[in-house]
Amino acid sequence: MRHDEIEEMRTLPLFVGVASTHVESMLRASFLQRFPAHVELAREGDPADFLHVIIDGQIEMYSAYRDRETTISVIGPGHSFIVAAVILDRVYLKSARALLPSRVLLIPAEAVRRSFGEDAAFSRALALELAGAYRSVVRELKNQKLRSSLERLANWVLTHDGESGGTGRFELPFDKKVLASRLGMAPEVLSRSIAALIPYGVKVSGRAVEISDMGALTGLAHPSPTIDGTVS
Amino acid sequence: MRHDEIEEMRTLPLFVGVASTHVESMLRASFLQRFPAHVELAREGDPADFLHVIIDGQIEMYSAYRDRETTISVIGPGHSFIVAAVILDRVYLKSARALLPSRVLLIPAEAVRRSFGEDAAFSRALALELAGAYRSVVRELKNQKLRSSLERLANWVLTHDGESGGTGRFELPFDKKVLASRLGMAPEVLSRSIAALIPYGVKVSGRAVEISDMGALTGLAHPSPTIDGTVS
DNA sequence: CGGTGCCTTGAACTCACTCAACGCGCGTGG
DNA sequence: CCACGCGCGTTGAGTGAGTTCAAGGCACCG
Repeated sequence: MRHDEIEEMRTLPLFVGVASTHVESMLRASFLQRFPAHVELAREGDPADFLHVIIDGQIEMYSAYRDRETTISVIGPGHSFIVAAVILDRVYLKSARALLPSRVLLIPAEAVRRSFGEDAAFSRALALELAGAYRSVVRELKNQKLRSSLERLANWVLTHDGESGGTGRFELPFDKKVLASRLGMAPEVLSRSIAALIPYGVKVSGRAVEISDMGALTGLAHPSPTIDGTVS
Repeated sequence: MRHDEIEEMRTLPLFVGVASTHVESMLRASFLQRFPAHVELAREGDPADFLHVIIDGQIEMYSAYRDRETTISVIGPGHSFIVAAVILDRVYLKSARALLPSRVLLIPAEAVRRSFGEDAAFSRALALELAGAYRSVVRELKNQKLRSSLERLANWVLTHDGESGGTGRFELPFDKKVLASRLGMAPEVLSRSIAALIPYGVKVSGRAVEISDMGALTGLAHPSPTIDGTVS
């Protein structure tokens, strides 16, 4: 890594309050790597070699079983992944692939565990990160077990609109195929579910989404603070 | 709490390596409470007042949405719950009820957060606890999204047998109704799925389960280390 | 112009849910 | 001691949500 890059990485939320010697030692051992789209960054079942932090781009976390595959989450700049596997020194539970060309900071697991053991601020930061991640997955599990696919879509539209300014207009951040998998349904079902939202004032053409009747959509979606809550 | 009880609590895995002054201050503020069966200990949406540690008994973590309800997990002695909500100072995402008469240690959230901020060993213990919990939920999410209900049951039988000694015989740890909800299916579906396991050498009568053809069952279940792995 | 990939649409099918009835074991009260 | 009610589980039948397979439309890109 170049000097200016190291300086850039220092400001990562993961590192706030952490002794600069520890930040330094982790960053010195790290790589800032570029990945083209469609490339696999990590494979489930492999030992956790690196803590990954997305600098820019977009990464899909997914998992396969038999001949099936599902996406667990899609994450962007600022997010780190496989924290849990790294500090427990276990194998990855998910695979990761780049959906867009991405820059990712790779911090060797060994260095992370050392700092985790020596620096209280860092272990606290990781604990908070993990607590937030834990709650996100719990929400997602409830989303899957308690809602129909139409409800999941309606709520996704609602929260995604909220996250992108609440203007009632936004662009899908990735392909519909990926969205379908993220929401836990076949692509065909997503198509039909999108069509089923028309009576509720949601128009989707290409990647453009437009909500014209927020009340009707909310009535269908029944958003819940303990499932959709935007703040961890 | 009585003196001998405090001594008993000191040895909790959550407290290993933690400065005894901090353990002391948390325990002094805590309650060791008994709950009869069927009683609700926490309700989702409420602010996190206490970190709960099960001393003995059995607690069901569940969640409701609209007119539906699902159980997230069933946990026993030694396990703590709602760690994440406590250290983030947020609301509970799940409700908890006692399935059996239970004793639970209630540590005030405020005291936990103070020790978390001051004691490095404690924050590390919590981070590791959270990392393990995170991985469990990720496994469960994959279990739900990637497997059919028959596969989920087959794998549950397999791992539960493994956890209870791998003898091929064990007792269901709770009602079938709860198991069905835990596995994400209606009670009727569990009944039929149990019947569907007979050709694979699984006999269930009442709460007694007997596996006579481990190979056949394993062939059906296709257990995967990244879903069923018993060590976090 | 003719691919190729993404999405949509249609139709058949499957898995799981719902509703309803029934059996069974158990505890309660007559 | 028996009758009854109740909770739990099973079984059956009908329905519905979601999957799968197949074909077709459409935009983008050579």
